Amino acid sequence: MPHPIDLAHLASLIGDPARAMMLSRLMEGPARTAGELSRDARVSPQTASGHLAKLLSGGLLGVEAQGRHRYYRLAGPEVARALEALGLLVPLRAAPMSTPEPLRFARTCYDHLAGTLGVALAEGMERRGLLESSEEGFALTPPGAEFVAHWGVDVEALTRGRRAFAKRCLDWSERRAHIGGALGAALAERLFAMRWLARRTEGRGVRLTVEGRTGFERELGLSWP
Amino acid sequence: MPHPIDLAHLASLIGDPARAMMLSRLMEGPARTAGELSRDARVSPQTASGHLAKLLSGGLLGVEAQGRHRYYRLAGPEVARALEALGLLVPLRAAPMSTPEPLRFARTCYDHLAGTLGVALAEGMERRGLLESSEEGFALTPPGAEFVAHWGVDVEALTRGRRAFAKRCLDWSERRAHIGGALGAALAERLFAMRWLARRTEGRGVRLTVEGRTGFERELGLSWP
DNA sequence: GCGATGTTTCGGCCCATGCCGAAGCATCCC
DNA sequence: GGGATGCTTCGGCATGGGCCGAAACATCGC
Repeated sequence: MPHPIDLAHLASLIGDPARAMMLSRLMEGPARTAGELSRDARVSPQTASGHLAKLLSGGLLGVEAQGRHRYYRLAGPEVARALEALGLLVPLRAAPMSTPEPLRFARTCYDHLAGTLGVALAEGMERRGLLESSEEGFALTPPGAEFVAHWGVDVEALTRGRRAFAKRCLDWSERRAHIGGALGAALAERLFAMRWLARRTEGRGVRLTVEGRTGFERELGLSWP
Repeated sequence: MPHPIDLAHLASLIGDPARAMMLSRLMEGPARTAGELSRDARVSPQTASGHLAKLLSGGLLGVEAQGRHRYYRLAGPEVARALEALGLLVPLRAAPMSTPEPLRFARTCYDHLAGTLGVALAEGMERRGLLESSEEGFALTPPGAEFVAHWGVDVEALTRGRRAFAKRCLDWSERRAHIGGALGAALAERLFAMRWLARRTEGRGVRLTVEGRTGFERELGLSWP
């Protein structure tokens, strides 16, 4: 058994309203900047910075500097599991913290696609040699560029932009990467335009249309029950 | 997702050294009195009482009054799971909090037998009509008294003592009851004396000997892989 | 009944910690 | 370079909450 003082220290990190709020937001998946988290928790940036430093040194968060932003994320799946187990204890006046099923299948993550579907898209393209994965992110192969072009994505324009081309965005519910960055946003935009996907009336949920189902099956060999 | 304020409140209950210590002790399984927990946590009885009231109203503990003692226990398996998940996060300088496998099979609980083996003994005796279970505890049937006597237990002496005859002791790893109280202690004492069981070199672990294995099989029809 | 033991309630002290204003770096964009 | 933006560090304030002494209440054993 862990020494109880460590357990207490760990739990006390979670046991502050502002920090709990930050952790809850980070449970959603994508990393968030210090400023966003400060607004999430309704505290000043200084205060948030202090909280984040505590969570970081306590091993609950990881951080990555990107320009003048610092992106914080949960340190790992055990952290999410522990938070979830804890969440199950709170009186059931709200839905449990685990990812709700519809969101789990497909949802937007900022402006790109996440969930089972988002991961399947990335992995399907990789399997067909359309996409390559590296440390920094994804890259389109020449056939890949052609492929997305016929979906209506202007690849050349994306590379001109200032935004990262295609980040590997860790998918929380799937624990695998989906396509973020400029390419991810463009793909999502096209898939909505082609009516392969439709936004659910509220929230971040995304629905796969009949056209989408047959399209993914035909062009990438992807299918779902 | 639960409202983060609830998550924070819950975690802050665990996030105090004294309370974390109490919870850790209660993770071991048997309920403990307020006084024991106060000593466990190295705080005064008043302070402990305050902590226990908080844990109780937070739904982490349950309590049962028995004479002038109040026995506290974890409120349920979800609580144990959450604590365990949290325990997994603390740096691994100690063994994880989950019940280690050897302890899970057989261990002493104070002076009597717990774990899979302890529960199997209780249920095996019940199935054969040797033991009866009621609200207050277990009772031996006449054949049961005869049975334990031939193991060398002086039943009559046990009833003279002041100690409860045979408490139902909730087994944490099994979530079912094993035999505590005077009878539980006497049974364990005899089983060690008969060399059916042997103590592991350190800790509360108990090993089933070859004689024990054949003995339990022969006399109670109990067997394990 | 009476004393001993176990537990809780009350009251007050005091420290740990969350909070923000001000200031200091770092980075970006023009 | 200069200004704007994002983030952190520092310092001081205030309050929440843990702690214990004292005392009340309950139960046990005589």
